[in-house]
Amino acid sequence: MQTIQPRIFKGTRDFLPDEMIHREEVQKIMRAVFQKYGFEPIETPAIEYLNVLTGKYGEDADRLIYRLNYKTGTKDEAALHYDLTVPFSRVIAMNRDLPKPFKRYQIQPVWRADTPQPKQGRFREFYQCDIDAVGSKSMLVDAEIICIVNEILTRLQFKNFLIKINNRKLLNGLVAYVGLDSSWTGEICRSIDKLDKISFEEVTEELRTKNVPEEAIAKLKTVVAGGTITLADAEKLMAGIPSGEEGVNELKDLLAYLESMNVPKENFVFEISLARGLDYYTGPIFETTLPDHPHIGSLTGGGRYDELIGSFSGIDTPAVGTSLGLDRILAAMKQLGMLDKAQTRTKVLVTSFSKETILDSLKLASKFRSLGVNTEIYHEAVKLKNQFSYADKKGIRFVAIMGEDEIKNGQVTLKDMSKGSQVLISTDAIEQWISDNL
RNA sequence: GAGGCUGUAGCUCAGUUGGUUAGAGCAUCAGAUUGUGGUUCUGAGGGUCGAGGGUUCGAGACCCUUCAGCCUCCCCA
Repeated sequence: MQTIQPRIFKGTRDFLPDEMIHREEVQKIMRAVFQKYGFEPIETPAIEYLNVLTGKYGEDADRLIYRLNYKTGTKDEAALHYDLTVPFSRVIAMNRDLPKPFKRYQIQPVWRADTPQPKQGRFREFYQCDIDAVGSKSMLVDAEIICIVNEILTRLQFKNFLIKINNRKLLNGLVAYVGLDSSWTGEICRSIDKLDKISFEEVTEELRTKNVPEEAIAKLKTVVAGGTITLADAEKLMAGIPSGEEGVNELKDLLAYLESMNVPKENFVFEISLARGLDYYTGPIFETTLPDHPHIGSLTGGGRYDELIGSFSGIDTPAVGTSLGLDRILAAMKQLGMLDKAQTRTKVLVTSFSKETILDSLKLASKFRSLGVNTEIYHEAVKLKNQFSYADKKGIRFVAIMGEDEIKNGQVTLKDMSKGSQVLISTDAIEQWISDNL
């Protein structure tokens, strides 16, 4: 038979149990917090019509959409979804009778035809965990989303994370302030977004290559070069610029709400240089990074997109949401040593000796399971050594030995693999043993 | 899209100016130990040296082409 070289598609990964157990744990915490705030689960197809996806993310991002070779060139051309926000917006536009406000969570893989960089947590297939709320322009919603991000990262035991907050309207105001028209917004934002990594001098070089006028660069420097300007500073600068004033007022509400919701002050900050790439954002934008580990990339990112749903339905429908990057979060937790070695959830392995004793082994396993203990039975009556070795490699803590001697006396031997000790108890005492040991 | 690095056993890698039958550790399997793992000891299996071509008496090594992977930048989760 011809063998095929086993290989895995670039930028994708297999998740083996030691990793999958942690992925499930993180998702479990996310779901619990989402539900605590009243978000409901939905799921959408991996495949969407291409024209549903294009034109929402911006030119660069559109090129990263995975197109399928299906009815190419027609309106039925198909693609894998690039994120969960745009498909969700389509769902809202198609289900207009949903009670508003509508709040949903959605945990699914997304695909991007990107150059993978695993070390930075960058893949072609990765999981996004999204929450979005539709139907309100109140900053209360934006604050709630950020509050949830804070709660999840805190429950996951992240110590030093920072949720950076800005507003697209304020960025528009900033471009007006430095004397440029709105067509410059994209270029200016992309450049100043890099200020957390490179110096203003380097940003200046970049702006010059983009032919940004020197007066505008000089004026920009007075605002962003010193690093952090406060929201109060921004308010003064934006006086008389409508878009900027609106952005500042929204952020004032938002930050006040966050404080009232007891989000620790050290966990979030206003940062005027935060831009974010996706085109559909219209109001507040936010993103979480680990200041101690800048190479990992953002753990979460989101914002308000009041016009995206309307682009499908024609009906003005405000919305705000965020995406938590499951793979980024796990990459960070791994690099920070926050994950223990877990290969199984099995607590007890029941041994097999022979065809004669196997029925008693089965009964014993059933008893453990009926008492809520995750239990495996070894399927082959091979040497005990091999069965112990299996328990050891998998990290199963207890081995229950049910041999001829034990059966004869109505007993079972229970060995604690972590200590090397074992006890011989009556099968009637199993329930007590479980409450003492598990 | 731009630049750099690396391809040798399942994994991580060594392999001298080009020279006999290409090695090690880990992992796997067997035995020491027929009812007891993780330690130790002994042994075994496992390779078209990424692929194709070239130079040479002789190529894992040198040259050309090509493919794949990794890293950095850009951008993002």
